[in-house]
Amino acid sequence: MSNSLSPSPELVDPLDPLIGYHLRRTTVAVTAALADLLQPLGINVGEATLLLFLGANQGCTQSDIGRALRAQPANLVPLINKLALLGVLDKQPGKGRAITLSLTVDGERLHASVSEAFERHESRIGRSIPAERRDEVLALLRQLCRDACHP
Amino acid sequence: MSNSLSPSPELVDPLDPLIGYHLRRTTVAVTAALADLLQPLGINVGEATLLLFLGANQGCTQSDIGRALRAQPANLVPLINKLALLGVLDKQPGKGRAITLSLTVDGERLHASVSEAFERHESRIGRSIPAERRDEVLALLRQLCRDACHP
DNA sequence: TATTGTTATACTCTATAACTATA
DNA sequence: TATAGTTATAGAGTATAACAATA
Repeated sequence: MSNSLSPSPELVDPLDPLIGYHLRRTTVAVTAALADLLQPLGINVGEATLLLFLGANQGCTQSDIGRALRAQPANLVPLINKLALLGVLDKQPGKGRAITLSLTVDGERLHASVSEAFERHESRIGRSIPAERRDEVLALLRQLCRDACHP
Repeated sequence: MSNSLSPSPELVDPLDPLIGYHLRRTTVAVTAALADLLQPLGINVGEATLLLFLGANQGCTQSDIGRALRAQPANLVPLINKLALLGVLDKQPGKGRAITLSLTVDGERLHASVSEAFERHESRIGRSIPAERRDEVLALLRQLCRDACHP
């Protein structure tokens, strides 16, 4: 098993055998690649994630999103405002203080482009993961996430 | 394959089948768990990572670290200053403008505690990953990271 | 001039506390 | 009073540009 340090052979990398370390490193690289794909669409990864969720859950509320995506409601505010400013998101009063969110026609269009970008991104990821391993990897990540949340 | 949404069954999560999404989510959870383990030691994940690397590469320079850990030299400055302020890191002039970094006696002590924390963390991760899959997962993450860097 | 290190800055993500509005 | 949403703020991670110091 080769160490991933290439340019300075005299250096040792004690982090290299650690799963947690490679999880962080890989996530940074993979997320940056997704950001590059989204850049022409004018939105970042967080906004795109929100848009995808919204497209599948028209009329949901901000707290629905917070629960599903495990995001702090406070952190969703700037994302929602950005999407509203772009004219892709529509707000309607719901019960109580709730506001229901849905996509405008422009929103549906952007949603389609974002979906396509995510699909391209996932298929690029798929090139590094044997197809028959994909579900196993997915299950493993979910398991790891659950366990890390309750240590 | 069950969706990881539990509380609101009427909601759909279109992100759930995506590897990239679970990579991000899991990394956040796993890194937060490591931060909790390090908190009693008074350092964060970045500082601890630097300390581990330093312990294995006494006398290396800041640019060595930047290359090995793929960190921007500018971002290492506050970490190095923090460790120097704690009295765990020693700076000596090197060739050119370079400064060689090494651990003090206190640094070696902290290094031992940090190593132990990382080991506990990795073994907790190991509980979610079958032992016979560990190397495969590691290889997969490295591959994914490499491919994401050159899309 | 090339390398190394530093400063300043900015953007993103995450988190918490404190506040407002509505049933 | 409980729920939903907002504001302000703080900290960590990442990135770039501009600058200083040294061989």
